[in-house]
Amino acid sequence: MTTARRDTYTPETLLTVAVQVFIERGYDGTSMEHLSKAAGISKSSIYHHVTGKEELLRRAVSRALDELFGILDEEHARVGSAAGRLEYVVRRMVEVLMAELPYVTLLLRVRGNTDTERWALERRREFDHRVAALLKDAAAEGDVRADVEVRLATRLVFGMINSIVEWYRPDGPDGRSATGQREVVDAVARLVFGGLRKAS
Amino acid sequence: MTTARRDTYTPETLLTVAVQVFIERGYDGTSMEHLSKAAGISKSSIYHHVTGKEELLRRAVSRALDELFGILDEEHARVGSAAGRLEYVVRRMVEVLMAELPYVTLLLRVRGNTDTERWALERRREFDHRVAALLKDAAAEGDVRADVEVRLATRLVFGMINSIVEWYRPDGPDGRSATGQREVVDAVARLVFGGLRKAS
DNA sequence: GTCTATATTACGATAGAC
DNA sequence: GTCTATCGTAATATAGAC
Repeated sequence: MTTARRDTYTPETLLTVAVQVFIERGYDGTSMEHLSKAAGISKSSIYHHVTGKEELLRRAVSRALDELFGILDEEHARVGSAAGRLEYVVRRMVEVLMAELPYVTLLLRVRGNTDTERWALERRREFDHRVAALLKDAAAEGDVRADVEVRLATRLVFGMINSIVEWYRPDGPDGRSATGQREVVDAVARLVFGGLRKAS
Repeated sequence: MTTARRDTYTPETLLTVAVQVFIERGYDGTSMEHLSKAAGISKSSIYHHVTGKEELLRRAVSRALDELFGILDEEHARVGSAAGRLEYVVRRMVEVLMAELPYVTLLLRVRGNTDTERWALERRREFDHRVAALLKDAAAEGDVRADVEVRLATRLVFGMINSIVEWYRPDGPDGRSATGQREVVDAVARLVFGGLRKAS
C-alpha cells in the first residue's frame, strides 16, 4: 500500500521489457546492448538484477509453462466426458495464450541451443502428451473422428492454436479493437471441432 | 553425363548444408564458424561461394516462396468452384511444405531483422492474401461456414498447415517410415474442412 | 541501483599463399 | 577452391566508483 514510485527495476519489471525485445529481434538476435537501450539503463545495471540473458529467457518461458500446466488442474479439465474436457482445454489454451501472449510467444520460439531452451522444449512435449491423452480418451468414447490418428490430430490442433501468437495483438490503448479474444476462442473451437465446411 | 566427382561445393550444395544448420541453431544463432565446421571447409572458403550468411538465407527463402506461389498458377487452383480450388491449394500447400521442408521451415521462422527477412515477410503476406481471397470466394458461394470471419479462418488454417514443419520428418535412410506424406495431407484436409467431431 | 571503463571472447569478413 | 592468419567490430560479463 506504500505509494512507492516504481521507477527502479526489479527482475520482474525488467522481464516485461526484455521479453518484448526478445520477440521483436529474436532471442539470439538480441544483445545486452539492445536490452539496455530498451530498458533505459546500462548493461551493467541489468547484470545487477539478473545473472544474464538466459535467466530472462528462463523466467519468461517458466511463466508460460506454469500457466499452461495450470489449465490441466482446473476442475473442468478433470471432470466430465473426455470430449467435454478436451473442448474446455482447447478454449482455455487459447485464452492463456492471449493473456500471456509475450511469454507464450517466446516459449513457442525456443529452439534448443541452451540448457534452458532444452528444458523448455521437454516441458512443452510433456504438456502436448497430456492433451494427446485427452484426445485419445475422447476418441475411445466415440466422440471424435477415428480416421485421423490421435498423435497427428493433436499436433495439427496445437499448430492451429499456437499460431495465434503470430498475429494476435491485444486492443491498443486507443481503444481501437483488434480481433476480440472471445471471437478468437469461438473461432478456434468451431474450426477445431466442426471444420470449415458449412454445417449441414 | 560426366562422372564428375562432386566433392567441391557450389552455392547450391553449400545451401543444403547451411539450411540444415540454420534450422538446428536458428539463423541468428548460427555463426560462419558453425557453417564451416558443418560443411567441412574453412570460413574463407564459404566466402568464395557466397557473399555471406544473408545470401544463404535469401536463396533458401526464395526457393520456398517460388514453390508456394507456383501452386497458385497450377490449373486446379485456377478453375472450378472456389471451394474446390481452396481444397486443392490447401492440399498442395501441405505437399510443397513437406517436399521443400527445410526451405519452408526457414521461411516460416524469419523475423524481420534484415532486408532479406523483411522482403520474405512481405511476400509471405502476399501469398496469405491470395489464399484468403480464395476462402472469401468460397464463402460467397455458400460452401464455407459464415460464422467465422474469413481473415481469421485463413490465419488459423495457415497456422495448422505451417505447424507441420515443427514435427514432420521425411522417411529416414533406414526405411523406417515416419508419418506418411499422404496421411498428413489427408489429415489436414479432413480437419480443415470437417473438424475433429465425428461425422454424423 | 546505476554508472563508466574495461577484460575477454566470438563474430563477420578479408588478405594473400598455395 | 581451399587454406592460415588476421583485421576490426561487437558480444557477454565484470570491476569498481558514486
